[in-house]
Amino acid sequence: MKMSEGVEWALHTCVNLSWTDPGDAVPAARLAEVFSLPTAYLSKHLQALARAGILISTTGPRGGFRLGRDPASITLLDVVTAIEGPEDAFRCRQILKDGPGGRPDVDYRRTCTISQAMRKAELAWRTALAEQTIADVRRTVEQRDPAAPEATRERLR
Amino acid sequence: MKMSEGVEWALHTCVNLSWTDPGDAVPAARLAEVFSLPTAYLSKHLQALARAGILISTTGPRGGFRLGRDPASITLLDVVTAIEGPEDAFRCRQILKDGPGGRPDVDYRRTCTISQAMRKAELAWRTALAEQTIADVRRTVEQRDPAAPEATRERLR
DNA sequence: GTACGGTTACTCGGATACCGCATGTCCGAGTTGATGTGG
DNA sequence: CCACATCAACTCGGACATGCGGTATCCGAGTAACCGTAC
Repeated sequence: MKMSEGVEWALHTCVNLSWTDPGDAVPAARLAEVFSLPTAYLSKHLQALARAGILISTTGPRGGFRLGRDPASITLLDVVTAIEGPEDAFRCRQILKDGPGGRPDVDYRRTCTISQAMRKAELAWRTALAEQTIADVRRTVEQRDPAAPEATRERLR
Repeated sequence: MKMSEGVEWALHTCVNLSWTDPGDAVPAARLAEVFSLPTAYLSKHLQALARAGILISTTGPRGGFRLGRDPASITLLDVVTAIEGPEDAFRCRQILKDGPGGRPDVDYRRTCTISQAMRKAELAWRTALAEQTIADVRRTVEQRDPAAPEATRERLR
């Protein structure tokens, strides 16, 4: 079970974008340059964020990506879901259907005790992610390194 | 991000084994037969559980797998870790090292704010898994279907 | 000086290869139980 | 009847194929800014 590393890229990029002027967009190439990431591949993930409404994309000169809404309204869960998709990590294959006394008409994704237990854990994970926003992360980073905002702001100009 | 379906197989198999006599072992072929699973592949996962001490394997006639310890001492986290490995789903690649002001000697897996936020969420997930044991699952199943223990017990004889 | 049309350069977006890991399968090493024989 | 050596069948364990999703890349469609020209 491994999360796409695009999630890490997306989160860092969102924080970086939160430091720029909300008005103007930053091209994917510039955003990738900050961390020496492959431009095209980062672009792919940014497109996913745009589809989710987290970013807004603009084409043409002076185009690029900018935040789609206030950083305080963007949770880490939003970003993770945009990149990884909405499905749970644990996917009940309903093997009880092939077991003794298994009924074909029952949705074991709901009724299976093990499935419920796993979903309970994933819910805790999602809740913890939903409780943290891009604004929270940004605030923590600024407290630790007050120079960071202006530094990356300059880097993205 | 997708969890191996071996986890589902392993959990169901552990619950099934908790219903058999602690003394005698059940071959992988018999365990696979219950849910019509591919024997060899299930066997591979059971080996992982044995390496983790969750199961004990015995070769030769009358051999097979049996629980390595009391079901109340086997948490869902134990099983998941045995199958999926100990690594976190989110793996910090420390891209901050290549960013502005990145220091090669700093371990950003510890210090990076985003990495910490993600680990916080995974900790919530692991905690939720560790709070549930095979015995808990078994108890719930028995309450819903009192015939289940004897049925599978007969199936594994 | 201003408005407008054409051009140019720049950006995203989706279609296209590549690769590593999960999935799936197989045969050999080791062990236990059964069996047959001799005392 | 009992002890023991031999045999045979059964089981796990790791080594060997296969397929799919994440990784990485490229080129085309569309757009906005710029520039030159005409009024």
